[in-house]
Amino acid sequence: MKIDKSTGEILREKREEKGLLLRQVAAKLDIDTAILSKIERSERKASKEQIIKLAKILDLKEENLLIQYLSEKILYEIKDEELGSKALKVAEKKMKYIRKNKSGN
Amino acid sequence: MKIDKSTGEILREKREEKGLLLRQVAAKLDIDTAILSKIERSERKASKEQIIKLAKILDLKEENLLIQYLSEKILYEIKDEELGSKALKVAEKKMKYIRKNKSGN
DNA sequence: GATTAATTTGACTATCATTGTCAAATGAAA
DNA sequence: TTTCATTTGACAATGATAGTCAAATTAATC
Repeated sequence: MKIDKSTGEILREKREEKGLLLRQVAAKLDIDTAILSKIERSERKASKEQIIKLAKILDLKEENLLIQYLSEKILYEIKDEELGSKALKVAEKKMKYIRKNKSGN
Repeated sequence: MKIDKSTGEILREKREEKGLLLRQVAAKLDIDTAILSKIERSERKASKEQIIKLAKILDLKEENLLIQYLSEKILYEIKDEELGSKALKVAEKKMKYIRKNKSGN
């Protein structure tokens, strides 16, 4: 898992590697070119559905791309927060706790 | 840090401990009683500003309450996600990576 | 157990963020 | 210099969030 690249960078690299135009990929996603351009430059976030479609279109491993995407969403929540990394650690503990007593509450 | 309690539970416990009514605390927060009730039962999320005010009103350590609150926000993002805990781990790595090369990009 | 006070619920509204379109501007390639 | 691809920014549509209010429910008190 590349942790030094943004989702957008991954998408752009792979698209160019395959010689596809924004226009072509955007058409498959059924959105305007402008949005895909923004997604690739991290100016907008993709939706989960778009990520899944993009994995297919660009031959990227869906699971990896989703993890990448989710981790970015998480970081977005705490990006301006002093206490961000402490919160992350607590979130992990809570996660484990919830898993252990998996009753959904 | 209590990882087994929701923010709402913490708030309710402390409020009752102090013998305060929803009405009284809500007034200080300048919101309707109904919302505070919902916050305490985790039916709505508080805002960061409300959390800070609540820490003051209820004599809770602001930092702890904020960490608690942020971690809940993080978990909310991935609550229905299969890949949630993997995403969390990647988020932590990214976080460290960003910190190491702190240039803000 | 009737009355009163506190909390909860749900319908509704206002506000704000997100997701998109479109057209014009910019950049790159031919 | 013309053409095609990408970027930018203004705008509109949509959806999520945060709130009010009044009625319903629950808890406490007389």
